Amino acid sequence: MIAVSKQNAPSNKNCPHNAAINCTSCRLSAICLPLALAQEEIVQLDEIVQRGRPLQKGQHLYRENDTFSSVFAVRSGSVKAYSVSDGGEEQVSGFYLPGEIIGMDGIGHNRYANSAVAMEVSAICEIPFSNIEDLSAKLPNMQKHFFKLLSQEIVEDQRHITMLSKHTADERVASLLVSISARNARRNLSPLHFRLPMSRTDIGNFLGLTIETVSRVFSRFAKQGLILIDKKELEVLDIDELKRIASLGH
Amino acid sequence: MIAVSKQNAPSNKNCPHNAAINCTSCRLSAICLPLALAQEEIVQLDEIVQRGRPLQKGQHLYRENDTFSSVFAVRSGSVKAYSVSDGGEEQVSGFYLPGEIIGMDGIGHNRYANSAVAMEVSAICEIPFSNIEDLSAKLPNMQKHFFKLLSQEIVEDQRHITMLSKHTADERVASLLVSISARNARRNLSPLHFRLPMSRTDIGNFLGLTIETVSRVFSRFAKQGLILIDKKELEVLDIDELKRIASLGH
DNA sequence: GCAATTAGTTGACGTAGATCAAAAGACCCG
DNA sequence: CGGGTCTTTTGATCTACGTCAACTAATTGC
Repeated sequence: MIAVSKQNAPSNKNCPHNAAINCTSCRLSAICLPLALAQEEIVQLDEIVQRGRPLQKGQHLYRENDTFSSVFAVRSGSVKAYSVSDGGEEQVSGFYLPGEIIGMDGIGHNRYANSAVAMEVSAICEIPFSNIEDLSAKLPNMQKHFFKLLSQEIVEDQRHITMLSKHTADERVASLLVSISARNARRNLSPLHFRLPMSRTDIGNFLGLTIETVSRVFSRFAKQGLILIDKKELEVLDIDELKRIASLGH
Repeated sequence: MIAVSKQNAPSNKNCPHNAAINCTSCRLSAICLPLALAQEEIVQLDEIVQRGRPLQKGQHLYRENDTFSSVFAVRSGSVKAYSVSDGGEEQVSGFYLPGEIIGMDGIGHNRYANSAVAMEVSAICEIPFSNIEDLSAKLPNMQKHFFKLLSQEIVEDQRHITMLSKHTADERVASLLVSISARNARRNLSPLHFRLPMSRTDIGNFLGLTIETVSRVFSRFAKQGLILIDKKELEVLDIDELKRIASLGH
């Protein structure tokens, strides 16, 4: 992820929530840092990144309408972003895994448009946005990186719009599984055997489906030999077929 | 909108497609420029903005996968953004009215993620992105403005996700009408009487509905005395009820 | 100015997924 | 370890919207 704080606290390199003490040594930097950033630029970024204590499951990183101040990088664990509409309905807008940046929806109106909550014990890097702005004015690569990050989130959201607008329940679920698989692969974790950090309720909410439909699709995929699923533990048996389903035209 | 070119071509102030020759005098500047930008900063922006000849209906501004180079401000007319998935299915991702910026999805991967096509004769300002980057490094307000623009598009897309995921056909259509009404009001046009620039097909595609459903909802709204609709000409009779429907919890 | 094409409306019917319901595991806590 | 709560699964039924079809009214082109 972007980085961890400068503090020279004793760090246990074997603990996943404390695996690095700066961006340079963070094994996620390839994901969350611009490839283009030079070593000395990363050091400057390190200066502004703050690392807090790990969040427990259910703890919030920020809440909808809180005054915007920072964006956050997930270092370990996983985070869910959601918003609540007038009618009290919850909409899950995204899941964030290690190396991914959350909170950029707050820039536009100086308030977070979503709440962000840890789905499990998670370590988070906080990057005050005012510092990003200052640094971006000095380092063209940094500015470019954040423009790109924001733009990529737009493209991601638009893909999700297409998913909700044009795809069946099977296609949506397959697409989510393929996405998580690919994001795990990027972190050098197994793309075929992993634990889903989110509940069926969250999956359904994210995909615009009911929990019952999600459950039925999982059962069907299992029966077809595409996956093995035991509660949140997932083994992908036929990733190609899942990809095929995910990209179906409807 | 952002601006028009420096060229001192004779401009007919009464022609809607040629209403201004620079950002300073453009009557859309309040919408498309950062309020925070100082007069002299606007002048610098003027320098980089290019104005081409008006696009005819059906002409493309750019196409999906074209190399990204510029973002565009709609000065008059209206533009539709859409992408085509593997299966050849089209997804309309947005409608852009005067004062609005299009093309920012291209920043992330240096290729446009959508195609953009004029829905009617439209005047467009082109702003090369490399110039925006240079200017943003010099003018903090400019950088802030573009970060905000990108972030606002994220929030907008997420609202759309909620719409598709949680709202009925009536709620979606009401929501679109309220949105267009509000955007017209911002341009000092009538919020209650306007022409829909897009076809029923585009509306349905954007809202994740079939053309038949859109047509039926319009008919129902008309029968309920909420709107008067004749082809693309729309009169809103009960905006409050439309807003109520649009914000329903489902 | 009149076929030909395209856009929109309306109706009858079908279906994917929602809703309702019940039961079986997990998981928590005293 | 045993009762309560929460999550997940599975089945039966319902419904909003899609699909198919027929018609009308614009718009285009010759």
